[in-house]
Amino acid sequence: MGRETTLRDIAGTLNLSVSTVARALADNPQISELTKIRVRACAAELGYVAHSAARAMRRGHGNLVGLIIPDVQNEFYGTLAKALAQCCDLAGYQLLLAITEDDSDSEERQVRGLSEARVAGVVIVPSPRPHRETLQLLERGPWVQLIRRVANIDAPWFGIDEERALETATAHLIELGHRRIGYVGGMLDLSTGRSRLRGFERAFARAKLRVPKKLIRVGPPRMQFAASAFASLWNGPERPTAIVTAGARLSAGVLDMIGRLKLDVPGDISVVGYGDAPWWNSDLSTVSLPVREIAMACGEFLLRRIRNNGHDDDPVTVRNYRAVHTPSLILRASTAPLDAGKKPGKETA
Amino acid sequence: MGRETTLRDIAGTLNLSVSTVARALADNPQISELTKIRVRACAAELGYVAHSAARAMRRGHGNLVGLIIPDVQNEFYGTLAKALAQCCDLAGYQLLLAITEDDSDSEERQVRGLSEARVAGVVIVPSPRPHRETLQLLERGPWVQLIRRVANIDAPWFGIDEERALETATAHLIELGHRRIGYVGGMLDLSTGRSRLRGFERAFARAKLRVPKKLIRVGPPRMQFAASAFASLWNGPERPTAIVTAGARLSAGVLDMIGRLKLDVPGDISVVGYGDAPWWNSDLSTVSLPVREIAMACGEFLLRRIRNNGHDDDPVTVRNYRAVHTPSLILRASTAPLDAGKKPGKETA
DNA sequence: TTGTTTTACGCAAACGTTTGCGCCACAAAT
DNA sequence: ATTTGTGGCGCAAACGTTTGCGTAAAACAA
Repeated sequence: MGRETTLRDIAGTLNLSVSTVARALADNPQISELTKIRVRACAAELGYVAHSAARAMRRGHGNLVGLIIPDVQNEFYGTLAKALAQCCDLAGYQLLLAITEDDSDSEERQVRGLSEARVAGVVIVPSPRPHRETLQLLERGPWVQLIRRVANIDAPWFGIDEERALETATAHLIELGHRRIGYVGGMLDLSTGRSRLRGFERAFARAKLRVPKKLIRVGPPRMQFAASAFASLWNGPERPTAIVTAGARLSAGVLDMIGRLKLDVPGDISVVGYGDAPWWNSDLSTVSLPVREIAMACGEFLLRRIRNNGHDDDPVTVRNYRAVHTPSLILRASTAPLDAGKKPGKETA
Repeated sequence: MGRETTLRDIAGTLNLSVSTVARALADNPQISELTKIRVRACAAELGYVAHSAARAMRRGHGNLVGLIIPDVQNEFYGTLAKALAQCCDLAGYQLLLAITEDDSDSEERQVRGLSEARVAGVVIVPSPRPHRETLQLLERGPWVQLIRRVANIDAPWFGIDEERALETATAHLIELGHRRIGYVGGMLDLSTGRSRLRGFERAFARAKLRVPKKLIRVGPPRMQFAASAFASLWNGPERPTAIVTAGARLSAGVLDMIGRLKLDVPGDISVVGYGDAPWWNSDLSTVSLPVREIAMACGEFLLRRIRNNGHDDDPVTVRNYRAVHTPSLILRASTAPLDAGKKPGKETA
């Protein structure tokens, strides 16, 4: 394998100068049509491929965009990644992917890496507690927070009104007459975890009811936790008549345990889920999240800022930008009024 | 925002030459310890961040690795992406992600983009029929095929013995006495789709049985297709007693339809799935795929080739490298012998 | 003292582009 | 026959690093 073809090689072959070749390929009007054709032909002939790093250095900015997420294996973040990749592709940018595993140290390494790559901008789903240095590095260019957001930081944020979402879900159950409503949700060190639980609690407050604190279970967003959490609720002293799950995987875990316990939904228990998943075509009533839409909006916002290159319309407005998407409750067949829940034939515990 | 800090700025501040600063930061032994300390301090002070594009240009190679997959939203590819991202991270490389949607034109654009970014290597899950130019571009650097592979192309491949996997699954059902076994699988324009169906057929051939061609359904890898395919099988003239699904989402679709039809597994029908999914903790017997392991092996292989920089141990061996992982059948509770399948009364133990 | 090695640093070229400026030739206007 | 205009192209600098080579001063051996 010989060296790579450069502009010089083309110039040499055609007895032209490097600058003329560059301009020809850029379709610069001050180059004659004939020359452009010859240059293009020669470039194709020699298999010329532009060197974007060199171009980026000369121009002072590249075409890379960084995406930092906790875990692309998770279908939720996978959806975000895909949407952003398409955004970037449309705008001629490329996506540099970084995984943090929700570890602040890893996060910092990743952010540093992206800074060194001179990304034009960054979309990040921040870890629970990012380092101060991490934020400083992010400030080197335009960046946008997605889904989660860092406390006390002024930077644009695209997210979901999680509090409202869970309030809606819970209120629906309350309206159906349920009072002993269980909650299975994510840990509270994440802003999302806190918001969701607040929504759950607010629904009770609005209805002037006391929050069934004994029926609240928070833990890692994994099926296994949800399954055992539900089992402990079901076998506990105050058996719930309905349950709210605050995450797709948690919903799956709860439903799995419900299946293992041979319970009937909604006969024995009503369930409202949170989020969507392509793998449950089933009858779960759920709060549907416009994940893709949020990601697209986020990507377009960032790309617009990149193109504006610093001189935004109004810096203050931009820094405080908040795009809050409100999810909608989709009712299927997993909830029923409390009274109708009494199983007609069989026994109740 | 002022200009970015460069080596020159540090050199200027400390009255040193640019080269000395560069060497100091690279921990070059020919620089005194005192100077190194001063340089490092000054770099931190000024917020210096290395410019990897410039470095890459000078050194002739960067630290980017390209990953091209059909759809990162799919949890299967998400798993691949995560494993490779971690591989790269460990080796000091960064991952450039490209999504093709299985479209050859998009694929070519992506590959061209990666070439322009001068990626050190590429991992690709090829589209069904890549363009010739796409392959030429890939040849500019080391590349590895993952999962799928392009026909008649000599390039390393990391994949799964899909044929054997489905043969094992099918053979298991045959041993249990099943004969009318349905097959729900992916389309045949993908090499994986063809292999899986061959495995299904080979199991019958080995058992000297005729293949139940009427019970074969192939289509897009989506839940909805699988659900309707199963329904058509169940309501067809030759109702199957067992079924093999050739994909995670297809398994989900079949199970969903089984649930809607209120069928009992394995009482009414035995099911063997293909692949794993974090969202089925259930009792599905399945052929388990070491997805993460394959991806890691693939990544490490590529990175080793990158480090060898062309002069591999043996070029021919490398070009023909095939890493075939054989998945294992995991038996749970979704299969039963044909006779025992006859429902013994109501069976509500 | 002189000669030799070692230590620590500076000079400058090179990587592949892009782009402001200048130059030459040829055509049109005076 | 001069000026003016203009279309088409080349020169060279710059982007931020890395690295081979050169060279002073300091340390050592004679």
